[in-house]
Amino acid sequence: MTQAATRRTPTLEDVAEAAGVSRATVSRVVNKKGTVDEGLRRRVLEAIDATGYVPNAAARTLVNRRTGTIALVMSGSDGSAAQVFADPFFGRITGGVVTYLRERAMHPTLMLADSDQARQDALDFVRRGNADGAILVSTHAGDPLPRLFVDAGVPAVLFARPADPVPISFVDLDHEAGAALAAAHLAERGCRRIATIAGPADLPAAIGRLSGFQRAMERHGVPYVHVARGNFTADSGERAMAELLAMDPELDGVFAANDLMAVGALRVLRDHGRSVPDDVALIGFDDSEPAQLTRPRLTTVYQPVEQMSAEMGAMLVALLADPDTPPSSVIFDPRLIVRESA
Amino acid sequence: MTQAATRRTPTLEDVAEAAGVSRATVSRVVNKKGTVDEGLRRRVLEAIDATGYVPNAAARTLVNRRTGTIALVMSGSDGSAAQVFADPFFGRITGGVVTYLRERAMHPTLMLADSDQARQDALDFVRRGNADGAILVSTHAGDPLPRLFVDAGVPAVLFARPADPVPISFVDLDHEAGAALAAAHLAERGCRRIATIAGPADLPAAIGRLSGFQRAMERHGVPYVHVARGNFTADSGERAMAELLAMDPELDGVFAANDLMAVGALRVLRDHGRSVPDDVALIGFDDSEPAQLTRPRLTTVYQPVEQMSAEMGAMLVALLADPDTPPSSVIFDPRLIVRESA
DNA sequence: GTGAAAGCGCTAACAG
DNA sequence: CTGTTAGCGCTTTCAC
Repeated sequence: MTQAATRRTPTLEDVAEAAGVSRATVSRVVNKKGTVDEGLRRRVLEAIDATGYVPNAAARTLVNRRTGTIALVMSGSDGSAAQVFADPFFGRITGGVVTYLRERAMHPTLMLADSDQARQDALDFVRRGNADGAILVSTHAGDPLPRLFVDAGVPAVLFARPADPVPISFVDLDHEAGAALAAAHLAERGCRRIATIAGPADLPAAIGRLSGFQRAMERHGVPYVHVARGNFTADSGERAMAELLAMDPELDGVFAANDLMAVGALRVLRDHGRSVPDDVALIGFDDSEPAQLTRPRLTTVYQPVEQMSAEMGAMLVALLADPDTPPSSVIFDPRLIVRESA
Repeated sequence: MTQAATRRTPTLEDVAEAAGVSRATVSRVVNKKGTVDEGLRRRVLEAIDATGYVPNAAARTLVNRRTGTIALVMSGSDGSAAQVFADPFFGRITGGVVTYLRERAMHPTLMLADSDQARQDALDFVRRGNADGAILVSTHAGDPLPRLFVDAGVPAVLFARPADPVPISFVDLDHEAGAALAAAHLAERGCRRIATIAGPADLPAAIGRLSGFQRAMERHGVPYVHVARGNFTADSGERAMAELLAMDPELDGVFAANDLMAVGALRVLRDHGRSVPDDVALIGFDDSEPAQLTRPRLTTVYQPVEQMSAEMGAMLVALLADPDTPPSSVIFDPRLIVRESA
């Protein structure tokens, strides 16, 4: 407990001296490696306590080639920092990643890749050994990020299947299945005049949700559904819903490709005097925070983001342990959360 | 461009050899420090390119005592990881911090301090030199985190004034002023039967908003306002609003201490047949995402979280540059965002 | 079981 | 302007 002179932060050397042993021995007890006589061990522990010793991470990393840090790279379309972090998705992924990593004494460093420069910075960050590997969250199409990391031979895993094929491990949701869940629920309610608010046409997730919905509706005897596009924001959901209402004022069922757009749709539905779910049944996707904030609460397709994030962590850890691990993918099953809107 | 043998990642030494100069010279051109003959500089640059050299962060840190990383510690009440990250606040702070740091080639490592163990881990992370300092986001009362860091002599700054006095720099909002803005707006609209949904009684921010609101209403000739407590969640806002309505069914103005509670209040107001803002005017606090998702959109008190985060970054950078910088605080001014709910 | 010694890759005086 | 020389603090064979 006695503090050593406050001069300089104590090193292994100091502890060794205080305990009357060699640096190697101190290292062994600190890292619980090898075998050390119990008596000595005790003496060393006391010396550590007395000196207030704390291992130096940089020195350790220099020899171990491990930092215990991984880069969590959020890939935003060029420019928008605020946008990325405002997305409720971001929080869920982050939470999942942190929760998984912390149990392994690892930590994520947050990086935003929203420009060529930023992408390069993120890559260099890992290459310089600031992090052992990277978790890439790429939600927009044609993102050069995955390719960049793979080509550089940097250990990385991905959230969401890449738009262009890249040999990298990733997790994703079975978007078709999720959309099919929504379709089945709508059909079951007896909805026959169906519309959907789709996401960006170049985003694999949006594509899957749209095609999955159309196909499933077909199976349920509804060969045609009205389609309007949004960009996953509430405002775009409003616009799309207005379009849809114009196309067919008698609509009785709507599937939005994410919750935020569903929230927007809900607003214009109400403004147009439609009661939800009585006149029009509405289903969202994601089960994000906003879904529970609306009135009626949103029936929506749950995406196990936290689990998916943990799986990414596991994939990366495996890749770090054996760099030759071949790429793999894990596709998660969605679940329909029935609340009030459908 | 030619890749060196893929054996081992190239070091300064390799570059020096390839360029026919000493390590020191290479170091100088890499770090743009000192002066190097233009001819040599060019040769070195070519060698770097040829070898594919990337500086090793650990080695650098070992001598520089700087990592370029700061710990962004989110302090949650014990247990709830998901909760913390789901809060829209988290995203805004993170965005602000990332934006500020990245321009200085710095990066935040995310840590969750929701238990004694986790707090200790966060502290050790910085003490081991994994990070140069810490930004502490402490939103709950009696949080031991600030004290812990200060006592350990670790450079740290804080979001929100600590409940118990601790010598540490922090940013905060002028909560009283924000509440006064809301009060003035309500008074101006002619509201006379006023209520407020307050936050946790032990949280400085909540205390300030409540007392500020009460005092301001008094000045506007309304000596008494009904008070119900929530815990900053939408559900608690619902409960509180129900209580308030029971206390005084003729209410015509409500101030909620945050947007989430306002969202909850909005729901029960609607359920009880009150039209907002015509029957009851409602004002929230924070101007978070949900405020814009409701219908009517929430009139709310804007908190410049991104700026506040940047200021924390600046405070920490200053502290890192000169550890003797005395603690300081910067209190930001709120702004009333008038939308539709009041 | 324990110590001595050789680095890990880089920076920073200090000479030249 | 450039090279030489010490380390930064730790881990890890390899002897003893």
